[in-house]
Amino acid sequence: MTSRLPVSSRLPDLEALELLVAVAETGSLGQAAGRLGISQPSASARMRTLERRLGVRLLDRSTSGSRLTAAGSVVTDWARAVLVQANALVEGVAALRSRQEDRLRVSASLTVAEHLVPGWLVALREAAPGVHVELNVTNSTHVIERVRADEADLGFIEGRGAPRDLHSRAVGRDRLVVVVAPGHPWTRRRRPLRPVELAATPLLLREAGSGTRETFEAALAPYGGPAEPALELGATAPLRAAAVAGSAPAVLSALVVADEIAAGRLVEVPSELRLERVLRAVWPRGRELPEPALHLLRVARS
Amino acid sequence: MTSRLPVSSRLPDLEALELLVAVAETGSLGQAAGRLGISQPSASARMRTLERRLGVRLLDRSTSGSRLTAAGSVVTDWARAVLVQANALVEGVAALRSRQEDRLRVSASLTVAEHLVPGWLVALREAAPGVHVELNVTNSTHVIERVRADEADLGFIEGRGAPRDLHSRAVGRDRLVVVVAPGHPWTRRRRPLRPVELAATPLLLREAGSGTRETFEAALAPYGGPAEPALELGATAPLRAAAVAGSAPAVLSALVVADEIAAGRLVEVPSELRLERVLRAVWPRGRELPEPALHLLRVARS
DNA sequence: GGAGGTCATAGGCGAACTCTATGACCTGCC
DNA sequence: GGCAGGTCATAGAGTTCGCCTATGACCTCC
Repeated sequence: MTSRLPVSSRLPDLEALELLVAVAETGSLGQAAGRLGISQPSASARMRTLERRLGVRLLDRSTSGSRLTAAGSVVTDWARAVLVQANALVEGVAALRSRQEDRLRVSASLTVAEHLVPGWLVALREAAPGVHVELNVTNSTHVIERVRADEADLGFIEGRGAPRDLHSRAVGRDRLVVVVAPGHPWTRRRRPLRPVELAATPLLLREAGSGTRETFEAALAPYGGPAEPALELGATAPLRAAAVAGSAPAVLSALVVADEIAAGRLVEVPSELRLERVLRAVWPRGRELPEPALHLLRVARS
Repeated sequence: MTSRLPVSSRLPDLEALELLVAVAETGSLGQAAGRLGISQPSASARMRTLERRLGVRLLDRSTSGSRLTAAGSVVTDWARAVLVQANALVEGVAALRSRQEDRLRVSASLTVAEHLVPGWLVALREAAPGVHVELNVTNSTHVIERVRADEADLGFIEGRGAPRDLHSRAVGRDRLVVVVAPGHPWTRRRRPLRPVELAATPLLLREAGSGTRETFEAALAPYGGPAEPALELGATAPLRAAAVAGSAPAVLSALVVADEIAAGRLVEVPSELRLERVLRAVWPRGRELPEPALHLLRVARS
């Protein structure tokens, strides 16, 4: 979806971008090379191929150092944005893989794991490099079970009041939106969807037990609950894909469909139903939260 | 800064991530390979090395296709986030390089160009693939000059009312924040900075003529204007670097320092001064905005 | 004028990737 | 039951690409 047409041929490689940022910050190809652990000629060649591939001069090389051109400066900032995401991915993967001692076991709902956890991990690495996070991803119901069963030190859930037997604290909020493919009749509506309309329409929904689903059901309960779903899936990506393909209207987190909406592949349908939900951290009562967990919680709340 | 410790060794390559997304969407290695224009064995090998490099199994391969594992599903969404940024970079670079016929000449201030324009370009490519954007990046003052001189069809500026002789429309807002390095005395303050304190302190500032600088000066004018800057630079990146290094407090766009604040490399100091500013599109009066420009404006406002 | 910094070039080596060709396996249809 | 069409994996060959070391040219500052 993200890559309808392969950008392949002109896709820069991440290490080149990392090098560019290093050059920008050190002011010298040689020093940047040192920082990445490669030789100066390699760095020189790499920057040259990057420039050739992008078709833009990025550096003013002089015998007393290298400075960014105006274009280079802008590109460097874009490169930073790419690297932020790439680092988040790497941290996230490390957490998925981790089977460490000295570990912090985190269980997070899908939405939280996909959109917030990676950023937290990057920040946590800066703030407390010693902490190794072991990340488990499921739905909100299961997150709570794991925290209760002491299979996780800290959980992150969506869309429900925290259970009484657990501590909890809000760490953010999210909004559910109704989206349809561009051609759908709902895109031509003049007035917001009424809840009864929504309740009567077969929709694309996440599976029962997911935070997204529960929030939605709770909101529609006064209007006769949602109709039988048109399709029910355990992950957001295929759901989103089905919505883009025009199968039916979908109800998804705003976080999840932000890109698609921006790109015009999905259209948000205004609705009278207020579908905000709070994202919360949860942990066991009666016992102090371990030190690493406190760190993560602090990061998540900021 | 973004890459204090080189992630190099385990940094995946973007084409592998693109392949992962393609596999997720097609459900088959072979089809995914076709989409990227490589052979099926190459795709197979690439996915294998990606899995090996990340240390996580991403695919359940079967003789009837390949499905994502639970971990793979999450990683794929993270990969999408990386690719969104990478695409934005590629589009932005294309715009910087462009010397096309059938072009739309855009001039944007640094903050807007760095943080908003790339996303708009990606969306624009989906909505109106025929439009070729030629991007010029300067400060707000110069943007206005270029629009007046008909060197740009559309301009984007920050932090000032639009000049009378141009049309304008708000496309977003930004906030200026005061940031210091973690050790700075201001991090231990109990009460927000008063404007007179800020006005009396030498700061790290953008150059005169930049939107950031003008907003700040206007806000401090009633209090005797800002003191002589500690350092004055024409780009945000080195300014940010200087702030991280602890040279002096800096005043920068919240967009620009969001990552550093999240990672604990900079600390925001609460201030009584309200430093919001509006980001606006501007274009010449008396003449219809050309069709491609309307497209971009529509994208930018959504 | 030397010392220490910058970057570029040349040559050789090695690894990594690609492709084509093939085989094994499953599913579904006839 | 067996064939057709899809899946993925393996093998081997060729080539490209990128790396490193060694060197040279140049600038700046002392």
